[in-house]
Amino acid sequence: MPELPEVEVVRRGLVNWVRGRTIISVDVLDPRSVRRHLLGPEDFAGNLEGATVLDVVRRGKFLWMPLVEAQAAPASASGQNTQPAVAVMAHLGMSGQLLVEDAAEPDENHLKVRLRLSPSNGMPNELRFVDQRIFGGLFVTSLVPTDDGGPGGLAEEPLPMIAEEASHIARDPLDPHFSFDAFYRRLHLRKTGLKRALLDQGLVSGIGNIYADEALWKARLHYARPTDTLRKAEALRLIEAVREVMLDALAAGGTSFDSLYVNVNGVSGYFDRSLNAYGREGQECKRCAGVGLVSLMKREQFMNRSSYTCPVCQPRPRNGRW
DNA sequence: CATTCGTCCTGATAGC
DNA sequence: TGCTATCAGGACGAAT
Repeated sequence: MPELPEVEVVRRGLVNWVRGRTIISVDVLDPRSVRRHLLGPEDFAGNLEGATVLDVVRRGKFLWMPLVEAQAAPASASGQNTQPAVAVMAHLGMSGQLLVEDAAEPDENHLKVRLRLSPSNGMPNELRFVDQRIFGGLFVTSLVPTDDGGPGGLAEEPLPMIAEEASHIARDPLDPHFSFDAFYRRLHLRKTGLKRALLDQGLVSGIGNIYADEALWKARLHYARPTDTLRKAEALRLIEAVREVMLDALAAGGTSFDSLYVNVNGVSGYFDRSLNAYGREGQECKRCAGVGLVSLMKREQFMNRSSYTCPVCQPRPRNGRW
């Protein structure tokens, strides 16, 4: 399940393989993977073919590659670099992968879209989008100016533009432009549960179900805690916990940047790590065990998904008692 | 306006 | 053995 660290690993890996390369041709093998491109698969392919990839940029879990048309590339006549107008957007959803591979490699079982790239120093010349469950997809989006410092998302050279389809996504807690004060102000105004807020990509981005549970556990907060009762120190503790969990995962997933396969399999990178909360139903809470208490992790349905908590160190809030 | 809910998908697994 | 039911969950648009 790709969350921010997994998507960032993909971005870092991908940029080395595709920056500066031209898309020669496009095969859409399953139109459902481009359903967010409303003008259809042919239009999608037409937008990409002949265009050159300038960069790989991320905002939250959205990843995009700004494109320049081949004709527009020699912009030296004006002495200015042509600003890219469009980008190809990728969202991995639940099971999406972006793989850089040689054309001789057999098609993956769930290969959905193939981009053939211009030859470059013997690098593999296909970028493939593989997606078993089709929650993810590719589509073309326009680029619009940002008000400040670019898209963020740890991009190495942020452009002062953001993909329109990602412009409603908030900055993530690792983004240098993330504002804790702005986050806390908005959080405090909400009338909802804490985990629901954490998963709202318009409030703070990059957090999915697994990291939400891990961060809440680390901060000793319950998922149903009303957001308008959260004190500033608690919110700060939570954001710090999110950062720590994400940085740990990033470090764990960042070992295969130079692999031929861009590692986008969040599961493989993640589940090797020791989880403190997610998936630990019935097992002892690692923190309580350390202080001599016995507390078994609990699994509950919340928002149609599983939430894992320790009943001792993450007590459920009592009505109106905050 | 903010918030919540239903929908999109497939494969692994449990239960009969 | 082979069938069906259940579960996993990110993001969007509809409903409240």
